[in-house]
Amino acid sequence: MHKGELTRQRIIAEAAVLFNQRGFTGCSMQDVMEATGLEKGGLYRHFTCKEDLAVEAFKYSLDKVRRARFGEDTDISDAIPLLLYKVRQFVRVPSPLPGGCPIMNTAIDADDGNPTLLHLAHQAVQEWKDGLRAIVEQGIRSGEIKPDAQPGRIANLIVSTLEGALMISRLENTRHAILDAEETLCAFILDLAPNAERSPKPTRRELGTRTAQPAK
Amino acid sequence: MHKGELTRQRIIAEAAVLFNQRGFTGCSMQDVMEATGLEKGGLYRHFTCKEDLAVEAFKYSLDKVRRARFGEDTDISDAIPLLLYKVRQFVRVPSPLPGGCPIMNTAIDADDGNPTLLHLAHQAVQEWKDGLRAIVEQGIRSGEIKPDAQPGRIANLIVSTLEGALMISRLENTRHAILDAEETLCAFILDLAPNAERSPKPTRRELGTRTAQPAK
Amino acid sequence: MHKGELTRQRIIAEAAVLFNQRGFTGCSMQDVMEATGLEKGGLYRHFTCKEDLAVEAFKYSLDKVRRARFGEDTDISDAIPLLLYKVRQFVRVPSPLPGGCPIMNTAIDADDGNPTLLHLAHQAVQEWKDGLRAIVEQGIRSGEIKPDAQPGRIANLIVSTLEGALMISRLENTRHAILDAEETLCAFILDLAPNAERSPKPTRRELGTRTAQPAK
Amino acid sequence: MHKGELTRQRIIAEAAVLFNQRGFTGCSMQDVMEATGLEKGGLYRHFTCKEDLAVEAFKYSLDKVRRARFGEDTDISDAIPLLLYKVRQFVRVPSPLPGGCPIMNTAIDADDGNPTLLHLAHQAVQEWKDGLRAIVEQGIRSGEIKPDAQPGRIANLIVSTLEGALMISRLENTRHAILDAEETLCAFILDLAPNAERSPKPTRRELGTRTAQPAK
DNA sequence: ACCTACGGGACGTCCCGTTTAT
DNA sequence: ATAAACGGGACGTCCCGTAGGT
Repeated sequence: MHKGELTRQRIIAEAAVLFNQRGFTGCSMQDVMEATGLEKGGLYRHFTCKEDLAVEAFKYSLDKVRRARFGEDTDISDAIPLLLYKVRQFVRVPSPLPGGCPIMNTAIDADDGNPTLLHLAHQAVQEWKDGLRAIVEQGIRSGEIKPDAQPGRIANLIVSTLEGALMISRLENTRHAILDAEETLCAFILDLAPNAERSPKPTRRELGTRTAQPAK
Repeated sequence: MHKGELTRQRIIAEAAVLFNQRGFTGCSMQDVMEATGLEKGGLYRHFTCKEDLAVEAFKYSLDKVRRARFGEDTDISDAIPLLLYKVRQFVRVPSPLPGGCPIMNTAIDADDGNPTLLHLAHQAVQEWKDGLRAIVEQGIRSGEIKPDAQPGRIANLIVSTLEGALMISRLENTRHAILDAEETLCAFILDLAPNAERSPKPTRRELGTRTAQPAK
Repeated sequence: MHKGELTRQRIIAEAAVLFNQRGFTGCSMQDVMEATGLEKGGLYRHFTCKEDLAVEAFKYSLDKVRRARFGEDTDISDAIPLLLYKVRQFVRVPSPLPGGCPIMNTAIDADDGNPTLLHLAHQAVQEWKDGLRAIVEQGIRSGEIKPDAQPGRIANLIVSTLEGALMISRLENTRHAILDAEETLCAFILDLAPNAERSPKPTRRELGTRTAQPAK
Repeated sequence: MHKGELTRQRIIAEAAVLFNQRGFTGCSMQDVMEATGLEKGGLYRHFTCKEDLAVEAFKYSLDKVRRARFGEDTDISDAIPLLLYKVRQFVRVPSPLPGGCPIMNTAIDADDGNPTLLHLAHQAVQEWKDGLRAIVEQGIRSGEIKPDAQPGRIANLIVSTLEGALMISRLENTRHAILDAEETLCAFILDLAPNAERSPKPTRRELGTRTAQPAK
């Protein structure tokens, strides 16, 4: 890999953090210059404009988040354990880059005025949900999950709850909200089994997470 | 109320929309000028600086959202119906100001660099959650809700899920996510009753949503 | 005088030094920014472009040099004493701004590619010479100076010798050249009197300058 | 001389002109490229950096000027005729490279920020003056020049006056200043003879200038 | 010796938040 | 309340000196 490409990647990595923390308008090329130690000429050789850099940086962030939090590093194949794994992984692994979840940040930051970024965020959510939905569908087909479960709705719920809880957690600067979300989502997922009794009190062992953490 | 105060209120109302849509950095005083038809001098007569205006605008937005969506306009006193009412109200009533939920917007927009706004957003979430928790606690005391329910956790879940679903809904430009969240949350709330059977298949009528969508 | 004009003058004063030291191409707007403590916006509000600033700065420098070194602060009216005074004043007073004589600097710096500045330098030399020539002409009319003296040539000689000596002095970082020039020019001027004997050995008193300063 | 060395010399010769006309900062490697028809890589094969090229170019310019204008191509041995010859030669021969006297140009251009070039210019002036002083000293020893003449001062005067006049001449785009300087310097030199009468009215023939302008 | 890639950095435009004068 | 003035600073273009690869 030649020198220019290395520089380009370095810029993207630095910019990803800054854009994630400060948003597109809130982060200036000057900030990127300072973070990378490059001058203007050094940046604009690799990116045609600020938005171009922001797009690359967002893609990089997405990739990093996906790899770190989306639980794609498992060979679990049964639907319910896989769903549980995915939720727990998302909760357990902290954001791999400072500034919180780039999908949510970008969804809100770019909501007005940056269609390109907005579209990428949308796409990322879509793919995330598609993955979850596919698991549910496969679970239904294999009989692991009761047939009247609604895959799309389940995917929506998981993603919504996790993202919402993440936001609240960041705002409160505690992990309560995200852990509460985990617990509820896991119970919900266990309930998807056809023979599931009333959801009551799954043992800690079943959930496999955290010691008792009563809400504040 | 004298003329100056009226003008001030008008500025705040206009600014609230703009700041909610574009964020603090993304919205300029020039934008506010154009929206209000005032000149810059006219604005600075009423607000010492941009942040001052943003704070007032955010307070205004909060107030509006609270009144419209937080279901405070009811005399329901039983815990579970009240919780259901609050969730449904939040879902049913659209954001009273363009740009989505100002709490979430501000929480993310101000996350880096604007402590004052961030604190206000935090406070708003806190109060929202406090209200929900109080209802649960009262329900436990009155026996409506089973004694092992965790009020804080329930509040966290409701707020997280609603906000998260709102974000997804905005991003996708459909109401699916928010409606799915409603349905799940309502089922969850019904499950809080001490005698609740397994949450199974509540009829549409019971949940009173999606198909049945009674106006406010 | 309002604020903007004060700032403008401050910029000019700072820039005059920098341009005189480093030349037009050798001094960047960034340098001026640092010297003045202003940002780009602050500079370009007052000057349409770099050349505009350079022109104003040069005019300022000229004015300063003229006032300080051109001996215009005297009421001597007799031609020969006046010429002597002018030469001595130029030699005695150091450059009022760092970087040497702005006329010479600009004449050479702007020689290629900056006609505006070049023209100003030319003009300055012209006026300087005109002043000297007028004194000689008046001296001839009044009989102080012998009738066959050539005013234009005398002006040329004085200016050339002083500027050349200044350059040599700067280069050598001693005052020898400029003092030698003074001595010779003063002798030359005394020789202009109709009754002047052979120029030899004007007493120190006559010259009124420096103690013996043999060349290196 | 092999091909590479020829190219190197060609680059130096072209660069000498450009640097002399535009100064170090005012002349870019691109300019040199265009003048030589070489590409950048071709230049950097021969010179480690721009300054290196500028130094070589200046040395080349100096050499050329010395040979052309410093009157070293004579076997005159008597002091006064030799001095006269040197002055006249300097005046008569135009600058062998466009852009004026490289010594003066460099002295002023490099005055801030390029010590190497500045030192070379200084050295060149020193050698020039040393040569003149040696002639005067020899003249004193041989009795051609009156014993109280000050060799250093005379050298200073000649160099200063010639360089200053050259600058004025360039600025005015006429030869007046330099011819006036010649005339005065020649008179001054004739006056150095022990038996010199008052310098009066040397005939044109004696000075051999302006009207009579023999080609080189 | 060519040519392209690389990073530095100057220039100037534009718009922003704020102040001042009216 | 208007309107102009003020200074800050982001953005992007262009070109420069230099380094490598061919």
